[in-house]
Amino acid sequence: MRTDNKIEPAIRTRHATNRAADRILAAARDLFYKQGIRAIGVDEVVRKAGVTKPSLYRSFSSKDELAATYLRQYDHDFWEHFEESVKAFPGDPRAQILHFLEGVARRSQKPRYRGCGMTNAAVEYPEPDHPARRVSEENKKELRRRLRAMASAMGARDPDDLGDGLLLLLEGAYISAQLFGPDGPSRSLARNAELLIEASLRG
Amino acid sequence: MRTDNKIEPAIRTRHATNRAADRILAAARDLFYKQGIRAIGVDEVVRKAGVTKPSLYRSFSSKDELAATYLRQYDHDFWEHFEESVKAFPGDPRAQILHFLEGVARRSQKPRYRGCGMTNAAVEYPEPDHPARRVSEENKKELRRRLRAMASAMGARDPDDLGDGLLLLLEGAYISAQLFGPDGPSRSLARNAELLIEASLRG
DNA sequence: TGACAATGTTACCGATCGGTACGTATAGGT
DNA sequence: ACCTATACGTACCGATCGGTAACATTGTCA
Repeated sequence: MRTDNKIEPAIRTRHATNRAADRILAAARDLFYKQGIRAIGVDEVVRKAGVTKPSLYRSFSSKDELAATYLRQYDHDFWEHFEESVKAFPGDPRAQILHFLEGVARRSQKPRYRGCGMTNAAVEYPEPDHPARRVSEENKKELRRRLRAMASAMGARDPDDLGDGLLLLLEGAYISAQLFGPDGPSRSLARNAELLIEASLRG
Repeated sequence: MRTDNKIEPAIRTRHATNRAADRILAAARDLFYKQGIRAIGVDEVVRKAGVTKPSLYRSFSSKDELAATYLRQYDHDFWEHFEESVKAFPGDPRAQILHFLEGVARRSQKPRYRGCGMTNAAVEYPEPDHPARRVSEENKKELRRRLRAMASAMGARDPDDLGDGLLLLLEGAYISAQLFGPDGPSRSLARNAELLIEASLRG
């Protein structure tokens, strides 16, 4: 396997055995998300994956690249999830975003919830050129773009302000969930978003 | 800049006791805030402080305790700053919180801004019993209490929801500032808070 | 069966991690 | 001048960090 890693769901023509790389990525995903990237060493990743260190470095050029791959997968899953809410309410951006935020709020009630892996990674790696941070920043820029577009489609007086406001609430919910646990402010995410949307529409 | 004690025939009274500890704490404060606690080793702290490692461990029992002390100082400065906004508009909680949020938004425009040291530390240390996280959680709990109380004093329909909404916006601004830089969503923090407050008041 | 690629095994690297034993230098009080 | 207390520095600790070299083993397909 190459050291150039994309999110490539085992379409390997010959062998379907990406087993080692997949197990490593699955282990990294769990450990990195729950405990943080810096807190987890590569030894712990390979131990949990049931493989050895050379196997990791055959599939990933470095720990940083493994972290970036973990985030690329996170990005993929995030948008998949986001699109579900979009498709659930065609042509109704207000219902779309509210449905999505309700989902985040619901999930943030789970006891082991640790917020957004992207956001957390950006906090862990402030250096602008770190591969993990690059993925995270790209994801957030696209999210901002989408939210502003949805705010515009809702007919907001100032779409950029509303889109940014919704993003602030969302990011706040991600962080608050891991700070306060199940009974934190994230519970009222959708309610506050609804109020903010109402107050931002024309008329 | 070199602050060698040979060149400087300073008053090495027993105030020198605090000097090493103060220099260490000042160095730790700067490094921990800008680069993260896990990213900075104790060697780097003492090097920046111009002291040696044993000096650190004479004043702080461990790196974790140094981090907790850094956050306790952060907590003190935070509330000092918060109280300034409160005192600037006596009896007007709406103006108080808006003034505070405007200050956060203004500061978040500065290029090296890295959000809230408390929030960042909580992301870096998910373990509930870590000394740094304990300080952070306590600070956030008190902040939530204050915001809810202010929302109540404003006459909000549902004070807890509004207080939590303002907290979501604030935490979102902390995070967004370091994710997006000066032109990020944090710019619209006060505007969105104002809208949310308006929409949350009775009548 | 033979070729080949993926994976495992073992041992190792230099650097850095947080932390400390122990001797030295300097102060103030007498 | 001397004593004592204490701040400070030198040198070091074992553990762990991310990462690698060299070779053995396995499974799959031609």
